[in-house]
Amino acid sequence: MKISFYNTLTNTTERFEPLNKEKVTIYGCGPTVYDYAHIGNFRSFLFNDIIRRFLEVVGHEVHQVINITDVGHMTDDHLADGGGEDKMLLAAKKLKEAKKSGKITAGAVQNPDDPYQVAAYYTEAFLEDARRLGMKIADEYPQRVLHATQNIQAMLDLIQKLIERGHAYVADDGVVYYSVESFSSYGALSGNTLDKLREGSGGRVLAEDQINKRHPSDFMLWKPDQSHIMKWDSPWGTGYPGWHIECSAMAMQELGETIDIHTGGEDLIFPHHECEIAQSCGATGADAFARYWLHVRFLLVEGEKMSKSKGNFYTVRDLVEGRATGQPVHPAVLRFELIRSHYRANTNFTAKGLADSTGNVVKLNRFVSEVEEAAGGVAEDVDLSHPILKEFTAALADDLNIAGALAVVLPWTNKKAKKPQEALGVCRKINHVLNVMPLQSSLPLANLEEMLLGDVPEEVTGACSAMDEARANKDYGAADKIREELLDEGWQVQTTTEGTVVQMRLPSELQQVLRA
RNA sequence: GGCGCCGUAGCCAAGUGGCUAAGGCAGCGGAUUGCAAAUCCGCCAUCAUGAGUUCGAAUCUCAUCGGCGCCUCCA
Repeated sequence: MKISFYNTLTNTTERFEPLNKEKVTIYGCGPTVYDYAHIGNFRSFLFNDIIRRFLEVVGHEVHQVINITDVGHMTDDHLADGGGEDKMLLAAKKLKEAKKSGKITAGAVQNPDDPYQVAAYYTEAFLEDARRLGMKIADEYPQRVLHATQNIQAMLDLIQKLIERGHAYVADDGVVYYSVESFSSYGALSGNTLDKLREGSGGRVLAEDQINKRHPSDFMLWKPDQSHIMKWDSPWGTGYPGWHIECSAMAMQELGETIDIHTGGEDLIFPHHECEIAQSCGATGADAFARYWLHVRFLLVEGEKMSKSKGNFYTVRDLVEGRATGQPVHPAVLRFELIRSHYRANTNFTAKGLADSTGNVVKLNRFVSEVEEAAGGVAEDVDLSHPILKEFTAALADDLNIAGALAVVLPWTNKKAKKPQEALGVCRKINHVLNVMPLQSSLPLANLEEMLLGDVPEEVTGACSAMDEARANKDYGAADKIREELLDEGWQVQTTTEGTVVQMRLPSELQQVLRA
């Protein structure tokens, strides 16, 4: 199968050929654990999950690794003096407040002053959200999900190598910097070559921050700092590692000097990934660190960039637990909403989109359960030559064209399957990638339809009976009045031969959008 | 100022030189229904603008307008 990806390194869509056909290596930049990850973060993480699942379905074995940044970097780490506040201290402060106000359970973090406990708390939260959304890697933890703080030695070794090879130096202030001038292809990924950086810095690089560096773009590898809340011994003094070094160190340690695919949000192209390349290739002398660099564009919320000040900063738990829209959003719906559009286009997270996704996910799940029943639960073993799977995988093989892939699946599920056992086999394969029909998770999840229905209050079942009675008496005026009332409350009402039933109830925010 | 991405129907979103421009939501018409809902059948775009290349372009080139990202912590 011909697979192609848009490679940021070359700005072209390239044919994908793994280095080793037996095992494709993927590294994804994971979360920082100073706070809950938001749905924009998860769009990026889910993208990594989809690539992996797709490659598996077309027959590759995949070795996927992500990192967890739990080193307490400074808010202004980019400055030479590593100024600003320690992110881990900020997180601790916030956790204490949350504990006081009862937002988190008191036992969750015993001592918020212990940075490792803070990190552990948010790591657990991340993993829980990831499992809810059906991310495979979360179930492999602690394998393949690497903590920066547990791999300091690998970073020290890498820094040592960089110094030996003349790519790094110890400055007058004792900080170890990477010398960008020592790496001739610096800027190849982002286009920010050194000459352009110098011209285009727009006066934002302050001279006093640069005083100890040989070049303004030199970045920190190790900072000796006794006062830092998390610190480790090193040949360059007790301190902490720079932001970029962990990914280079852990990716190479786990996956080898050159990996196949590296993913992350578009904002990581520069400086993070540019620096990773400089560090990794500088240390190994290899031509490439990652052969394919794939970057996900940002998620907007109702057309705006997500930010805490705008109040449109959503976490998975806010949505799933109903705090964002007034009623719980099923994880399968959220997963679908976050994966349904192309990774290289801005996607707009909206209430309307959630409603659309709800409809689609319900539809897919109904289809699968009908097929399952008709097939007696027996799935035929189908291969990718099946017309639906052929088109489905062909769309995904074309730079992960998920919208195109869905356009194959959705119309197919409109018709009753002629050969249920074969269809079930097809569904299983499709679901290996989509994982929404149903969503398979190691966490217990609410049944989608039951959740949409919620607990039907007695008034509502009573109203249904009253409506049946009115209809039996041909008092249609009264029956219609009851129906109107139920519809107003957001219930979808259906009259069947067995009587009136309510079918589902969308979150109130979605109802408003749909009525508008 | 530099480096990139993008602009397809009311909304979301495929299509990357050539049959009648996918699919979903909404809408409309029909079947069905006491009326609805659900379901089923059918309908619904000349592709931001302008110029060019070509036998032929939404697809390539240039320009213009508009949106977005990065260049500073950020998925």
